[in-house]
Amino acid sequence: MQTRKETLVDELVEYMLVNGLSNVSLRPLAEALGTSARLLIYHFESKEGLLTEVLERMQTRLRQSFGTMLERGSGSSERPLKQFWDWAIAARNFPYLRLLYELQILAAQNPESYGQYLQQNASNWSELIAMALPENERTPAMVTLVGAVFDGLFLELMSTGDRKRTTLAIHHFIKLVDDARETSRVTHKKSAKASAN
Amino acid sequence: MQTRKETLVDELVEYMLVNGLSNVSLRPLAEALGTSARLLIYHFESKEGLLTEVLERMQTRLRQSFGTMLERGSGSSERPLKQFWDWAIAARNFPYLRLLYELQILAAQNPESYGQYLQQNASNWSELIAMALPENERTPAMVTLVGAVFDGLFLELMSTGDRKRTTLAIHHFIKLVDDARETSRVTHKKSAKASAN
DNA sequence: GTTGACATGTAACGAGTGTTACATGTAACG
DNA sequence: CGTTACATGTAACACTCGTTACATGTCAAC
Repeated sequence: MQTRKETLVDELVEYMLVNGLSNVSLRPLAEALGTSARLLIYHFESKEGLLTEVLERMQTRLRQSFGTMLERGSGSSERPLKQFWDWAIAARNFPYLRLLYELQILAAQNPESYGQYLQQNASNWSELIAMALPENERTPAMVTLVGAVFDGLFLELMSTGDRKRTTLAIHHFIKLVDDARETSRVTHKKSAKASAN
Repeated sequence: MQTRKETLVDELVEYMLVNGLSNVSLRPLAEALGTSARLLIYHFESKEGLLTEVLERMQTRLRQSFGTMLERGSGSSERPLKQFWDWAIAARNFPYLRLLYELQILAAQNPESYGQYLQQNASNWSELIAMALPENERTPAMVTLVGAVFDGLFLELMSTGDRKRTTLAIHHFIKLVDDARETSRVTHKKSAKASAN
């Protein structure tokens, strides 16, 4: 059976997925849950403790969702990056990722307030990206680039809401990588570069 | 001669480039300038008016700096994207761009507070990107992708401070586009795709 | 020398913040 | 029934916020 605190965490997650985390304060939070600020402090010791537990819960859920995607998609012919993108923009996952991006930006400008909530997520991501790339393309430059494409397109999606255009752009990137691979393959066999001029 | 208000704006710009804008409040701000909150309200009417003028000044300066880069670089053989990146990460310009990125993220999660300070910058950027691309590549997907690469790498630079790796990544992207262009050119003449398998 | 515009400081107001002191309810166990 | 642990509410404290009321300084113009 779920303890009182756990149901509280669940409700808090719901609230923060909608309202973001840069503006939360205890009284509005408590009112939205139909209770009092006193209760939140009672269960979480402090606002900081509350944020820590809520963000941990969020990341746990996100990891679960990510895991099931990997299971289902492991036999798929879909490109890993495309598969990752579709997962990220799914209605179920999007709000979680949006909030973690907000956290990352806040921490970048304001480490003393938000840095403590950042875990090793960024490094996790580059590991995931690295594993998804063929070995001969697993260079720091390529891993960084793929991560940046994903981050940049996701932030664009956050700002504009334009799912269609951002998805087109990631398809375009995948095609660019394929085409470049092709040129590089040919170039390795014989120097085809000269024929360009 | 500079009016008192103008020198105040200059000092405020300096302060905010260092401290970001999500946490500014009048009293610490005033203390840093050696004056009082009263004075700031007197000259700017309200905190909102102050932010508006400070951000306008920042964007004016950034546009000037961008203009001189275009003049100097117009005869250069450098790729436009590379040129743009070098400009963006230059010590002189980086703090300005960092602050505008912070603004954009804050506005995305909190439009009612920060949306008013956002001008038509995003659309300006995609126009700039579009002009820098050869006409036959000026598709929405490509423009969005290039913008996302730039945004993603800049944010990565903001978070990690790793100039070397992010610059390598943008070089890699430029090379990818070149190689893909090559394949696409060949493919247009005769269907070389089949030989891939 | 007085007037008047601009500039500036001190202190307060009302609202919102996280947190705490104190009281009270509920419900299981002896 | 009484005790005890958990849960919850009300009200306050000390603080910060943007803003304002009121007073004062500076300095040029008439």
